[in-house]
Amino acid sequence: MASEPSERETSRSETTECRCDERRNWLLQPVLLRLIAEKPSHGYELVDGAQAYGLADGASDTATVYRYLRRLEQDGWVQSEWETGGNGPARRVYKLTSEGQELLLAWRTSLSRTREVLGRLIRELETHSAERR
Amino acid sequence: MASEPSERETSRSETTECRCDERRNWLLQPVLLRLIAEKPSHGYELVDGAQAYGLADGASDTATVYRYLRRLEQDGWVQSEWETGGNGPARRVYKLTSEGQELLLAWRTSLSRTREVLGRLIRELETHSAERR
DNA sequence: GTATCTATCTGTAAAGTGCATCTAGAGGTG
DNA sequence: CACCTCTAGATGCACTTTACAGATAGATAC
Repeated sequence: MASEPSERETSRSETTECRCDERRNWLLQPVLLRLIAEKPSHGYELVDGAQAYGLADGASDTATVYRYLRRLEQDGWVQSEWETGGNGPARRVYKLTSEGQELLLAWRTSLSRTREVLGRLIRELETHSAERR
Repeated sequence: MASEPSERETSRSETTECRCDERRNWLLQPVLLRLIAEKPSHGYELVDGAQAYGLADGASDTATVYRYLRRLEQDGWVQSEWETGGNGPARRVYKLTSEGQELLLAWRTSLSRTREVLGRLIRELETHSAERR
């Protein structure tokens, strides 16, 4: 259907926003793993930890964090235990498994590669706008 | 329902893979914008360009690139024209709009912030595994 | 004509995710 | 006790994103 150069209406949906800062969730998994690696923690605590990285932002979204944690456990990267002793309701405390340790190492490599690509892109954007000056 | 520490079966789904390298699509929008900013291009060409950044990887996925382009146009960041003259089938050539220029600037800022967070995380992962040694 | 390459697009099912909402224990206050 | 607030974890649902497969079609070579 690469034919008949038909003009579809370019229905410019008026006020389009940037959205550059959304979709940082790809960082959530390694961030959670690293936080748990540092110290076994429960979800509520990890939400705070993630927010320190600019993730799980705003008043929400705790839900995503909890879902990620369940998933991490399903996949065997972390393991949880109910901690009933403390004050407040029971909390599910997660700790890293040995597989999780390895995953974190893999993430380290992958994140480094991402950083390189990202660095390249940023450099190019900078030189580009410098040329325009 | 934070009660009754009930043990759900941790149905370890056997062979769980890393998946660290998936989900780099968040980079696709700025990469496409930057490629188009450098030189007005058509989709097929942009797939190659994106692959140079490790995106749109493998034999697939052209589909995602094309859909991103349609979306970019809908939102007014780029504009396309059919180029029928060349050899081969007609191609839709995209060029940046002035709004797109601005978006790219916003991306520059956002990506820098992302790089900082990423850098911090990587540093922490390195010192962490150094401690373990 | 038919095979191949270039180029764009669609259909679909699955996965991911934001938002609202629910359950529930513990502690404080009148 | 009744009531409120805080902590903690989870679900339901609508909506978006996305990978995979394949459809469409012009151009060119054999």
